[in-house]
Parts: sequence; structure tokens; C-alpha cells
Amino acid sequence: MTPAQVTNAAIVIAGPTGVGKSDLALRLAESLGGEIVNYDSVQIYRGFDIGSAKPSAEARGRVPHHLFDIVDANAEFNASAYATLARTTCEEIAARGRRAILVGGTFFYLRALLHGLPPMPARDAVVRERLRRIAVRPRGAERLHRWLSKVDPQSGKRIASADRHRVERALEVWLTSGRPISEWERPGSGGTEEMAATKIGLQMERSRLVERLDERVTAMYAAGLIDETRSLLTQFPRTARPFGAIGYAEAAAVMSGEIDVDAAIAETRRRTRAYAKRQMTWLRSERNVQWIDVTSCDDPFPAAMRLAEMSEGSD
RNA sequence: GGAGAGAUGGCUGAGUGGUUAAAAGCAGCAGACUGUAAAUCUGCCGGUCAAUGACCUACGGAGGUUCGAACCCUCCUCUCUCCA
Repeated sequence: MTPAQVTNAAIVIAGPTGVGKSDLALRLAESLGGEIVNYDSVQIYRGFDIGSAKPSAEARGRVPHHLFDIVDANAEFNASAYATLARTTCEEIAARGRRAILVGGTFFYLRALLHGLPPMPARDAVVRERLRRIAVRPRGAERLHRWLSKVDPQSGKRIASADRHRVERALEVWLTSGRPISEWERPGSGGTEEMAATKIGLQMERSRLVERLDERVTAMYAAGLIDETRSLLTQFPRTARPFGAIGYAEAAAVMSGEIDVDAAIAETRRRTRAYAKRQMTWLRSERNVQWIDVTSCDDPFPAAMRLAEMSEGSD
């Protein structure tokens, strides 16, 4: 890595949803002359504000915020597109002599940014449609998995037959490139160079976190999540990706009369907790994370500042 | 007061004599994650142990029938619905 990357090494704020990442990032950015870069897959979307806990206009006026509200709900977007955009954004920030402070919860996106994605074939709508038609049929999932096992035994073994997203992607890569995805995945098969970053993880005792998450969900509904969803549904079809996000899916179900508000809140809470758990699982295997425990409501700012400053001159 | 229905593992809820430590879902725990990722998926989930097996505890409580009961019988306790 170049000296410029070291001195301006990006700071990553990680942790489960609702631990206070955005607040910390904002204060860090103000103190360090940093700029915030989002790595949350829902905050990317324009108009999905309440349910994604997007930073307020006030916060965004205080410090430059990047990669929020950059695509419409019906647009095609994915980890690769994100990585490309984010890489450029971070480089521009560094070129300005400032520090990128990455905040979000989509660790898959973060990984794509930091470590790059292998140069695999992109998504192909036609192939996807073809695969979907098979998948929908009775025992379609098993059929697709058997097909995959035949053309790419290694992936067939690794990917569970019920894991339709991964089975479909693996077959898509095979069909569009003629090479099994397991070959593309081999390390050293190309890709972007690593991006340096100091990773700060916020953690909180689960029971405390769950309390906070439950409260936050209630607050979101009180703040008009359903109205926001109603308005978004006039602009985009319900099948658009972010309508599957936590909170939006339930709000949309309320609007179509499938469930009542209480049920929606309960379901949103359930999914939020499960999401936070998955995030922690991911983070535990992430290397070089410097953890700050905020269970007792300790202010993580001083500790985070220390970590940020420590990382400034060295690596 | 009378007539029914029911009490099952943290919750919801199957099971109506053996193959049942007891389906399924939820919650919980652990994990995976290479272009849909707030997605998708996997494993564990009564307890103990020298633990591919053994033992203990368990289907409201107490008895009973039976080689054998969550399942059948009796009584008790509680809950619900209906008639008064």
C-alpha cells in the first residue's frame, strides 16, 4: 500500500444494528476532519429513510456524507456496484487529505470494498429468468442443485440445495461464462487490491441491545414508517428490492391489509433481532476488529478517538 | 347450579396404547456467507455421562388398568365455552 493510504487509512465503524454506529461516526468525523461513507445496503436507496435509520438532514449538514440516497428502488444495484463507487469515493476523500469513515451494517458490501470481488461474470437478467422458471416448478430447487452438482461438483457440495440464491448465482456464472464458479472463486484469480482500514467494532450485551432495538422499531412506526412506505409504493412496484427490507416489508403488508400494525411491529422486531444476530456472527470472524463494549452506555467516543489516532501514523 | 371442551417441552401447537425425549413453527444458541446480502442458507436445542450409546427426568396433580400410557379409567385442581 502507498504511504498516502496509510496516513489516511479509512476508519470502519462496525457493529450490529442499533448500537450507535452513526452517532460515533459523526463525532469522529467532526473531530478528525473526516467524511462519512455509507456501507448499508438499504440506506443506499432514495426515500427509504425512517425504516433504514438514515442519518438526519441535520447530521448530514454537519459532515459530508457519501453513498446515501444514490439509487432508486427499482434500479439494479449490488455489492460489486457498491464496491466500485465506494472505492472511488474513498480515494477522492483521501486525495483531499481527509479521512474516510465508513459506517453501515452490510458487511458483505464492506468486504467487497476492502478486499475486492473476483472478476466474475455479472448478473444476467435473461439467464436469471430462465433459472427462475425452473426453480418455481415442483422440486425445482432440487433440480437446479442437481444440475449444479453435475457441472460443478465442488460448488454442488458446498452450496446447500435449499440455498436458492447461491445455487442460482453459481449456475448463472456457469451458463454465462462456461466456467464453474468454483474456478472463478480461486484466490489469486484477479480482483482489486486490498484497501487499508482501521476497524472499530461496537458491541453491546444482547439483552440490552434487544431492548433498544424494540424501542427503535416502535419509534419508527410512530415516526411514520407506514406513510413513508405508502408514498414509496406510489413510485415503485412492491417487488422492488428495498421493499423486502426489514420494516418496509411489514409496512407494505399492513397497507395491503395482510396484517395489522401490531403484527407488523412484532414481525419487524423479530427480524431486526435476527439481523443483529447475523451481523454479530459475521463480525466475530472478521479479523483485526478493535472492540469497544458499550453495554453500560459508556461513551465509546474517547476510546474510538484513541484507536483512530493510533492508526494514523502507523498501520 | 347445569352441560360440554381442554390442560403437552420458554411460547404456539400436533400427537390419542408400543417404532415418542415427544411433529411443526416461533424464540434461543452456534455457524456459513465471493455480483439479490436488512437477502439466502446450515447445525444444535430436557438433563447427566467414560456420551455413534447409556441412564435420569418429562406431556396439570394423585391413584389405577396394562408386559407397556402423553394417549385408557377414577378422583382432584385449574382454564375456557354454553345453558341458568
